[in-house]
Amino acid sequence: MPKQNTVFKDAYNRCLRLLVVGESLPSEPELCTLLGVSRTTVRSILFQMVETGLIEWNKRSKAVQRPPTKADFFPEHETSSLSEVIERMFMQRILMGSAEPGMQINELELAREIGIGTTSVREFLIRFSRFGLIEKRPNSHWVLKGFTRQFAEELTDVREMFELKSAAAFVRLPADHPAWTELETLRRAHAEVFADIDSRYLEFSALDDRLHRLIQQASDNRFIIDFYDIIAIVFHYHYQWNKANARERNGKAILEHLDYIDALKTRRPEAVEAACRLHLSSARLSLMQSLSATSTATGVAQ
Amino acid sequence: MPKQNTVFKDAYNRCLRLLVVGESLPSEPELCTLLGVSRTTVRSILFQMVETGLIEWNKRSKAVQRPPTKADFFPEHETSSLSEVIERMFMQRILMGSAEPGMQINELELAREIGIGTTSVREFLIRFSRFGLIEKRPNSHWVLKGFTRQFAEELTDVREMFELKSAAAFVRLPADHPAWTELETLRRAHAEVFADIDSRYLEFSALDDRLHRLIQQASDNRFIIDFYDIIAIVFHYHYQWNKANARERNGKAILEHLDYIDALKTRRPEAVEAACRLHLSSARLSLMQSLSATSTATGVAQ
DNA sequence: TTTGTGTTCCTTGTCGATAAAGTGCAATAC
DNA sequence: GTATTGCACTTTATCGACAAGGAACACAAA
Repeated sequence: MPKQNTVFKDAYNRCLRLLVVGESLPSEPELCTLLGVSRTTVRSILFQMVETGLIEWNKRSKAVQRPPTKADFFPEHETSSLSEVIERMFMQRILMGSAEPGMQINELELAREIGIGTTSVREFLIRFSRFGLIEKRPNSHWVLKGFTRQFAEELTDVREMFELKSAAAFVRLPADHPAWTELETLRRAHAEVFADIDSRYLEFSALDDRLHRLIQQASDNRFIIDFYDIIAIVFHYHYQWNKANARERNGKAILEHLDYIDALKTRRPEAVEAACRLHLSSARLSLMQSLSATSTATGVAQ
Repeated sequence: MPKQNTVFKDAYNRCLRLLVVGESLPSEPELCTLLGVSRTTVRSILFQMVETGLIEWNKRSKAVQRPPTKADFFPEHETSSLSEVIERMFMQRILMGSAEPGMQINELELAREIGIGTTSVREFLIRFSRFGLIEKRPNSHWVLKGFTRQFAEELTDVREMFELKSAAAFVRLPADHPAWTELETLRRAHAEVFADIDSRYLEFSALDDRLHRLIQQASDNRFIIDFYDIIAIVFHYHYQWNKANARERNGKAILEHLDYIDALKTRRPEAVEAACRLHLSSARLSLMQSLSATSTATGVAQ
C-alpha cells in the first residue's frame, strides 16, 4: 500500500483535543496552522468527525456535538511515520542487539524484518549514514561501523570544538536578542526540575536538548547546528536504554548546566569557556562510562 | 528499465586497455581485483570479448586475438552511474542556472527534466542534503538555500576549525608514518607543476584535493574527514565553471601549499598554524571573490 | 591442496503505479 | 472586498517488479 495515512491519523488525534462541546471549530485555514497540515488533510479530518457524529458541519459552522471518547482516538502506534518506525527499530538493533562493528547490513533483510518495502529502508539508511555509524559499499551491502568508544571520542571531539565556538558567539549576542529570554526561561526550568530531582530527573534529557540547541543556534552556522542532530540522536537512544545511575548523573548535569547558564549571563568569555569545558568533559566521561559498562553485554564497543 | 549496466560498461572499457595481443588475460578473480568488480561482471566482460572476437576463451586460457579498436569501447557518457549524472545536472542548475535562494525544488519535475525515475532523484536529494544547500519540507517540496556568501562563510569557518585541528595532529604523527612519504611526494608534484605553471595550472585542483585530504586524514576523525567532501564538491563545481584568473590564483595557491608543506615538515606547531591560516584565508578570499563576481550574473548570491 | 571455473541464488539500483497529502483557483459567504 | 469553502490538479511517500550486479559453493584443474 502506498503511504499509510499517518499524517491524517496523528492530526486527527490532535484535533480531537481541540473539541469543546457547544463551540464551533475554527476555519479550515486556521486549523491548518494549528495542526501543521494542509487543508486537504484538515478536510478529511472534518469529514471523518461528521461521520462519527463528533461535529455537525454546515459551511462555516462546525458545531461540536459530543466530547471525544477513548475510542475516537487512533492507536498511538499508527500515528508515527514510517521513518520514525525504521529509526527506532534500527537503533534498537545496533545499540542493543548484538551488533558488532564490521557487520554487514542488508537492505532487503531489514525491510522484511520490519515488514516494509526496500525503498523506505534505503532512504533511511542514506539519511542515517551522515551520522557516521554506517557506510555504503556501492552495489553491495552497508557496513556497520559500530557504536564504539572510538566513535564516541570522535563525536565528542567535534562537539567540544563546536560548542566552544557557539558559546563564545552566544556571549556576543546583542542584549535584546530573544535567546537571552529563552536562556532565563531555561534556567528557571532547570531550577524547578532540580528542586524535585528525585521524581523529575527524567526530564533532564529534554532540558539538555533545549539548552544545547539554543547555544548552537548562536553560532549561526548550519554545519554546527546540524551536527547537533548527531549528538542528540546518540544521547537520546543511548540513555533511553541505559538508565543506570540516571538520577545521580542527571542531578550532577543539571548543576553543571546552571553554572554554564550563569557563566553565559556574565558574558565573560573566560567564565563561559571554563563552564562549557567542565560540562562537556563530564558529559563525555559519562558517555564513555556507559559505553564500557554495556560493551560486554551488548558487544557494541570495540 | 531497471539499472543501466554502467558498471559493466565502465569495467569493460578499462579491461580493453589490459589486452595485449598474444598474451592471455589473468584469472577471473585476478581481473576482479584489477577492475574492482565482481566475478559475475568479469565473466560478462569475458563473454562479450569472445562475442566480438577480442579473445579466445577456453577454461583457463583467455588468449587475446586482436588489439581493441575505437569501436570496441562503449561511449564515455554511458559509463557514468546515474547518481553521477544527477549530481552534474543538479549542480549545473543550482550553480549556473538562475537558482535563487528560497526556490522550490520539485522531485518529479527534476526527474522528468533529467529523464529518470523519481526514486533516484529522491535518493540523490537525500544524500545531497547533508551539504547544507537544500532542505526538506516533509510531505512537500525541497527548498534551495542557495550558494550564497552566507553559505561560503559558514563552510569556510568550519573548514578552518577542522583543518587547524588536523594540521596540528599531522605534526604529531610518528616519523615512520606513511603520510610523511606521501607529503614529500606531494611536495615534488607541486614543485613540478609550478615549474611549468603556465601550461599546467589546471592540475592544481587535483593537488589541492590530495593535500588537504592527506592532512584531514591525520585527525583520525570521521566527521572531520567526511566534512571535506563538502569542501571538495563546492570547490570542484565552483571552479569548474569559474575560470577567471585561474592561472594567477592557482600559481599563488601552489606557493602557499609549498610553504604549508615545508611548515609541516619542520613539525613546529606555530609554523604550521601560521602557514595553514595564511593559505585558508587566501582560499576563503578567492572563493568569496568569485562568488561576488558571479552573483549578479547568475543570481546565486543573496 | 590450493586456485580457478561453472552454476545457482540473493541483493541492489531503478522503474512505474497508486493512495495520501499538498497546492491553486474559482465560487461563495459574510 | 476579504476570508472561507469546494473542487480539480500536482506532488510525495511507498510499494512491488525485475535486470544488473554480487556472493556462495561445489566441482574441476593444476
